[in-house]
Amino acid sequence: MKNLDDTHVAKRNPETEDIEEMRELVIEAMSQTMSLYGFNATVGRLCGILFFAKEPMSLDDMSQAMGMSKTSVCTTIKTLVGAKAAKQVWLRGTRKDMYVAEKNFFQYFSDFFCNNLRTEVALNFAVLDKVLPLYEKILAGESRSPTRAEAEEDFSKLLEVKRYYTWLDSFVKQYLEDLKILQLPNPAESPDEP
Amino acid sequence: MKNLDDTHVAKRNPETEDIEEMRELVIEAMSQTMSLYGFNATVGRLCGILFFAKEPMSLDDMSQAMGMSKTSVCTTIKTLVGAKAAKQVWLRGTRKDMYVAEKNFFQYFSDFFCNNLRTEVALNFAVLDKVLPLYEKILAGESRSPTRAEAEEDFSKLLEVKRYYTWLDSFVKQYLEDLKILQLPNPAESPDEP
DNA sequence: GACGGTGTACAGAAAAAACTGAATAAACTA
DNA sequence: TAGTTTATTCAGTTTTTTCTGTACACCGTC
Repeated sequence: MKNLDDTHVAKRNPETEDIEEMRELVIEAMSQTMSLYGFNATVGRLCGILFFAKEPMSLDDMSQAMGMSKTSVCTTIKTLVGAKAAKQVWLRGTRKDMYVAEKNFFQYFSDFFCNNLRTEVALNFAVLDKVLPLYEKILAGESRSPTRAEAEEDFSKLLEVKRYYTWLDSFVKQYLEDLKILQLPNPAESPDEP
Repeated sequence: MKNLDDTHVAKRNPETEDIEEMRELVIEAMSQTMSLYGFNATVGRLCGILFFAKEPMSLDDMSQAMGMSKTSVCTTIKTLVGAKAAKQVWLRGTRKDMYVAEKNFFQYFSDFFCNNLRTEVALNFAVLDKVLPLYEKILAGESRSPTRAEAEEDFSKLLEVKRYYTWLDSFVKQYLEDLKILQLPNPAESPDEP
């Protein structure tokens, strides 16, 4: 691909090439890592490029570095910002949106991890809170029917699920909030969708 | 869709319909949950269907319940087994492969979680172990050049990454192994690819 | 060995996702 | 207000993923 700051490097030498290659390897690993969490290769690659960038990058910078259209980079960077792996910074002297990688990997990890788990807990509690009372209502009704037997079995399974998510909820709150307090300079807000 | 065991239920009543709907809701939530971890909706739905199934299901059972071809169900169930969300069981009296959901959600979670993090740690350590010595070599060379400045900056960034993964490694080992010991009836083996 | 039942490989169809250029909107400048 | 610069929307294209039916391999039974 292209040297990230070839504007500053007049002549190339073997070591410069080496650095290119090594960065490429690291970026590839980051990309693979992020794909474990459901991000596509493009998102991972942009994350890696931002990681090595010495200055905040504009959409045009990233577009050039990625060899992709500005449109794509725009959506990709939004994904990264959404995942808190990158953030927008304001620079005086330019009207462009500038972005930098989230350098604090501890923060990145705990944010990403926490957010996903919180989403998961919320999602499942919501449906359990909706469904369990209805099962209880059925079970409070006529005492013997095939439907009742169905309901009984579902109900006990779902109680087990609830037990799990109760545990997971406290796991997230306890362990990972501890972690945050330990690592974070700034308190993070949770971005929720309505 | 279709009642999971309508072969046993002669007549339908409102409550049976309710149970259908509630199961659908729970299955949908499970599906969404799994999509947070990069699985597609089909995988999640099959997981939900297996969760509510009273008996182990064959490929044909699942194919019918999902309204999908046997071929698709075959690959989907392999995904679930790979993620340890389902497992194959042997039943005497049939030659079919039978599958059940992994009911122990604690185990499912810790397995999935651990495996992903372990993969991540291994992946990144591998590339760091390859790349950091090369950077050191460059830094040991001629004392002043633009390339050297590049290398210095990369190197310190990568040391930070290494610090992170060292921490993550011990996090996984300590906290999650504790968790496993706490929850698991049977010791799990890690499935590694060569 | 032939046969019936079962799981999976494979090639192509269908669906979804990623990507693009052109058009539009928004935000600033003069 | 008109003009610039930048980000985003949108419709269409390319690429990737998912799904299907057919074919085949495997394994027991007759």
